Amino acid sequence: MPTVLDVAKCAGVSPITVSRVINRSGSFSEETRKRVEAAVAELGYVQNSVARSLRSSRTNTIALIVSDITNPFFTSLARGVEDTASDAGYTVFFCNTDELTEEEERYTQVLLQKQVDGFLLVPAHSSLNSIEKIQKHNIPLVIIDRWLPGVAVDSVRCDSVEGSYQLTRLLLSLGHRNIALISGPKDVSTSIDRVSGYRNALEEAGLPFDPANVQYGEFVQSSGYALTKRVLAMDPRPTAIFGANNFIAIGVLKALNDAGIKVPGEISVVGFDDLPELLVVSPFLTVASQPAYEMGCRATRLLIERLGKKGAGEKQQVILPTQVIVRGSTGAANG
Amino acid sequence: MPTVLDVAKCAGVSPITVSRVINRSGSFSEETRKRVEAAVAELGYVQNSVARSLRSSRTNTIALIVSDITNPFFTSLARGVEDTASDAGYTVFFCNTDELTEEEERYTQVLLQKQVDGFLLVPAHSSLNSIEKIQKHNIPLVIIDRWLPGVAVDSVRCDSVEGSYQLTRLLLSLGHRNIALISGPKDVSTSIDRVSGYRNALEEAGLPFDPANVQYGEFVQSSGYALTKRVLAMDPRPTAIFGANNFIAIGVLKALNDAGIKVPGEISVVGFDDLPELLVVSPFLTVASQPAYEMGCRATRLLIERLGKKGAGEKQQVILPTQVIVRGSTGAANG
DNA sequence: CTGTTAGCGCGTTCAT
DNA sequence: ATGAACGCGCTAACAG
Repeated sequence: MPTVLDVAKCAGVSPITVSRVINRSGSFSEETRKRVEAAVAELGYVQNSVARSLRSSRTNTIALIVSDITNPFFTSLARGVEDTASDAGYTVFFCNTDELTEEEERYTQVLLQKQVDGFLLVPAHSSLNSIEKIQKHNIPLVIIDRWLPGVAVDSVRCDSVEGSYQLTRLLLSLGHRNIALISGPKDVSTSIDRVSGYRNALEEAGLPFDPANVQYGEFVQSSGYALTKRVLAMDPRPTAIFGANNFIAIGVLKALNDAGIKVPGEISVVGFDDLPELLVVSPFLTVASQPAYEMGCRATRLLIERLGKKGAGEKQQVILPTQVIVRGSTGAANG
Repeated sequence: MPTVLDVAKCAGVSPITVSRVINRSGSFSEETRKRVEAAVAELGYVQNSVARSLRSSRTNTIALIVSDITNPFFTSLARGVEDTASDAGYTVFFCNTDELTEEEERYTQVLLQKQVDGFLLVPAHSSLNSIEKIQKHNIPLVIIDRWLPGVAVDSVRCDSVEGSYQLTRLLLSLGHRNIALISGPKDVSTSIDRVSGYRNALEEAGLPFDPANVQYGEFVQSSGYALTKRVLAMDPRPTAIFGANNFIAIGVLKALNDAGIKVPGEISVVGFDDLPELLVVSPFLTVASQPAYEMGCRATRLLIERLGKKGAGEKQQVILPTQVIVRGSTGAANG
C-alpha cells in the first residue's frame, strides 16, 4: 500500500505538503492541490489513520458500552449514538457487558489501550472501577441511563422517579390499592429510582409502602416471569403489576397469559420502556416511554463537546422526561 | 500517561524487556517479570495499541456494516458478531448504511483508513465498489445475508429460496391460490431469492406466476403498509399475503388491522424473519425464521479464520437453513 | 506557500 | 535472558 511518501514523490512535493492537502490544513496552492489529488487517485492512496493517530493523539473513535444491544431500548440508543457520532466524524466501538462488572472492566481496559477519544457507558451495577480508571486517564466520559452514588460525571438519563410516580398515580387513579412492583437489581439506579417514584405516589395517596410488594430480580424476561408467579401467590393478590423495564413487563404479560389471567380484566399491567412502533402491530402495554434514540444523540453530542476542552467545565446532568402512554393493559380495579 | 520507557526505568530494565513481559513474547526471568509487573501496576501503565498497531500492522479490530441495527434481525446478528469477536480478542466497529450505497462507500473508506483487520458487510443494493476496494486492499471480507452477482467472496447467509418456497407451499396446502408477495427492492438478493422460492412453489403446484401479485418496495414497515393497501384493491383480492421481511410483515398486519380485515379469517399472512421471543408476548405471525445470532457468529468465525492466512484458500459460502414456524396468522382459504 | 527535522510508542532485528 | 538501534506512517514545530 502506498504511503504519503509515494504520493509525495509522484506529485513532486514533500510528504508534509501531501498531508496538508489531504487534511485541508495549513495552506497550499491550487496547483499543488491538483497535483497531489491526482497522485492520490493514481496510486489509490488511503491515509493510514493509525499512524495519524499516533502522531496526533486522536483516534476519532468513541466507545459505547451497554449491557445488551439486543434490548430494544439500547438498540435505539445505539442507533442515536452512531448517527450522531458518524455525522461528527467519529466511528463507534460497541460492547455488551451483560451487566457483568468484569466484562465492563475488560472492555474499558481494551478501549483505553485503543486510545478511544471518549466513552459512553451504561454502568453495570455500581462498581466504580471502570469510571475511575477512565477519569484517571483523562478521557471524556458520559454515563448513560443510570447514575452512580458519589461520582461527578457528565450523564444523560431519564427521570425514572417521575415516570414511575406517574405510572403509579395512573394505577391509583384507576382504583388500584394493591400494586406489585417487579424491579431489576437492587443496586442499579434505575431500579432504585423506579421504586422511589412508586413509593412517592403511594405515600402521597396516604397508602403504606409495603416492601413485600416490591420484588427485586434482573432486568430480563425470565425474571419478570418468575417473579410474577410469586406475586400471583400473594394473599391478597395485587390487582396491578408494574414491570420495571420492557423485558420484565413482557415476562409479566407472559406469566399472566400462561396463568389464564385476563389483562386488564383481572390484573392491570404497566411497564417502563416502550417497544419501537416498528416492531409492534397493535401496542397494548401502558408504559412510561423513554426517548432512547434521543438519549443516544444527546449523550454523544455532550461527549463530543467535551473532546475539545478536556476536563474543563462543570459536569453536566441531562435528565430527559419520560412519557406515559396509556393503552389497553390498564383498567379499573374491580373490587 | 506513562509509556514503556517509564515502566522500563521504574523496573530498571530496557523498554524491550517490558514489551516482552507484557506480550508474553520472547523470554525473561521470573524475577524480571515480577519487577516489570510491579512497575506496570505502580504507574498504572496501559499499553498503547495505536503504536503497537503501527508497528505490527494489526489492529485487532473488525468492522460490521449493516443497513440498520434497529432491525431485530441485524441486532441479533450484531450480538453474535460481537460475542464471537470479543472472545477472539477483537473489537467491533458498527455502522448503519440505511441501504445507501454512498454511506457504505464512505464507511468503507474510513474503516480502511483505520486499518481494520477485516470487514463484515451486508451490502446495500448491488454496488460492487466497496467490495472491490476492500479486496484491492487485501483485507479479509465476509458478506452477510446477501449475495452479489459475479463476485467471489466468503459469505454467510440463509437459504431464502428454500424458506420462501416452504412458506408458499404452506399457503398452497391451506388452499390459497391467489397469494400476494410484498417484497423488498428488486436489486437485493434476498428479494430476488424470496420471489424465486415463491415462484418455484407456485409453478410446482401448476399455478401461473402472476407478476402483478409481486409488489416491490423497501424492507420497511411503511412500504409493507402502503403496498398492502394496493393489494387490497386488487380484483380478485388475494387470500394470503407474504411479507418478505419482518418490517414488511408488520406493515401488512397493521394495514389489515386498520382496514378491519380479520387475520387469518379473511386473509392469511406469512413473513420472513422472526421476532426475538424476548420481545413478543404471544407470537402470532407464521414465519420463515433465520438464525440471525448464529449467522453473526459464523460470519465472524469465518472472518477470523481468514485473518491468519490472507487471501489463501477457496472462498467459502455458508448457507444456513431457515425454519418455518406455523402460528396463528395462517388459516385455510375460504372460497 | 513549502520543506526539514524530529518524534509519537512500540516491536522487529540483530547483537550480546 | 537482555539490550541497542531502527523504523512503522504520519504530522507538529520550526524554518524559509
